[in-house]
Amino acid sequence: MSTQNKISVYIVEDYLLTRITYKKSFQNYSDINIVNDFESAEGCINALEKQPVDVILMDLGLPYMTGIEATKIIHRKYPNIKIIILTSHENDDEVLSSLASGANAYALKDIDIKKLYNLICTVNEGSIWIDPRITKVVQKTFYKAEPKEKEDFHLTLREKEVLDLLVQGFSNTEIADKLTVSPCTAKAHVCKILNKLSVTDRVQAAVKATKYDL
Amino acid sequence: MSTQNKISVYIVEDYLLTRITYKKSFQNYSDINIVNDFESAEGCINALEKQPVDVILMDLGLPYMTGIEATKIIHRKYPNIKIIILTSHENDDEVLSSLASGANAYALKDIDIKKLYNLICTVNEGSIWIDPRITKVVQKTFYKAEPKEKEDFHLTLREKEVLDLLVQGFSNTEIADKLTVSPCTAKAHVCKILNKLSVTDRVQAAVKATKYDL
DNA sequence: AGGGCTATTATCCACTTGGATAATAAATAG
DNA sequence: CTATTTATTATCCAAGTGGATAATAGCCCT
Repeated sequence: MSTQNKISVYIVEDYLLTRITYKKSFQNYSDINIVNDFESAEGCINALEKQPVDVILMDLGLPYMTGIEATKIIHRKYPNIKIIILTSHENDDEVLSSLASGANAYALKDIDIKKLYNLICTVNEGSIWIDPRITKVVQKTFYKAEPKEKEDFHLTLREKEVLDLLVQGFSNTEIADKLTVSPCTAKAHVCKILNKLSVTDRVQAAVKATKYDL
Repeated sequence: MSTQNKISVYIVEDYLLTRITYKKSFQNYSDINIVNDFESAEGCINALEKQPVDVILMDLGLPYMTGIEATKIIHRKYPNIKIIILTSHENDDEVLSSLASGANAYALKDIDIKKLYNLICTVNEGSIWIDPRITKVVQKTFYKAEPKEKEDFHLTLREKEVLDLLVQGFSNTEIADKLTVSPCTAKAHVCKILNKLSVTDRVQAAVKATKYDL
């Protein structure tokens, strides 16, 4: 990412004092170069056009555009720029939205400077890092998103086709039309599907198919 | 976690040479104490009963019990033990399963010792860390898991109740029974739900409800 | 060649469904 | 106090649904 030795950094933070504090703190770290700091996301996004950086420290609660929206935009336009969310917000939704927007790290503001320095180095290499205090939400997300052990209901290819149409809300007749078979055939397929999925009606079949991603 | 100064570590890795290499490498790091190493997950799990550690380096491809299963078991039994998956596997499902199992980090084996040392310190504090080469999968997961902007279909409380039963596959009559109202009432609710969700039948309503988590 | 699975088609029947339409009472909001 | 919304009930009707049961043809494997 960085062609020089120094890691170039922008700070986006609406509170002046905080910006100054960070800037001063990093004067002791020779390989961190705080190129500029902004009180709004818009300012930062404009500046990136002329001078991209390696890493951005991004607050969440900003005037006008939020840190999450900004992260989304910057990540889309400059996929190589690493964004560290640096905030006091511990709201679960904000954590997840931030990471979904492409941030590489989520840190709470009381992080000490040495750790923040290490964090900047870490994300500059492309890693993802999550503050100890918010790992639970993140792990819960991983748990929910875990590739399910794809329960196998032994549906045939044809049945999967039918189930797919069923889930889209088509009636047996419509399914038959789409597959150019007789309505009786479609109906027979549906009946077999209901049996195989151990449900008694197509609504439950559709829900089960959606849940298990069949 | 660690009451002493040193971070205590177990290594689980079926290849003897690799274990030896790691052990030797960490002799230079005074605050890392490789307490023991195991060629199988079972050995590690047994040892934990007598002597827990702060951090475990866990391979994935192990004989008998896989690293993922072991991680799941250890994380459940000792939530404070931090597990670093250290493997050559770059398979997306294994990455996600590992993190879902409670691992705090996923690193690829060619990581250099200094970084691995930093990583051990980082996860010992409770952070989550993801290797740069597998961030894409993880970010994609965050993106998919992002709290959807909860499209609002202006369903009334009663309608949500009805929709809930509908999704479970109950017929209008059954819904009416459950809510102790007349079948006509249940039917009227369903009709209104279909209109509000802009769908023409209950299957689509159920699917939409499931997708949008109504 | 024969056994098992799949896809296809079919019929009967009681029950369910969705659309259209509307009336009433209760609660809520302005 | 009045307008709006919600919950309740109802009816008609054409269409769709699910269960049970079964026959036929094609395919793959042994």
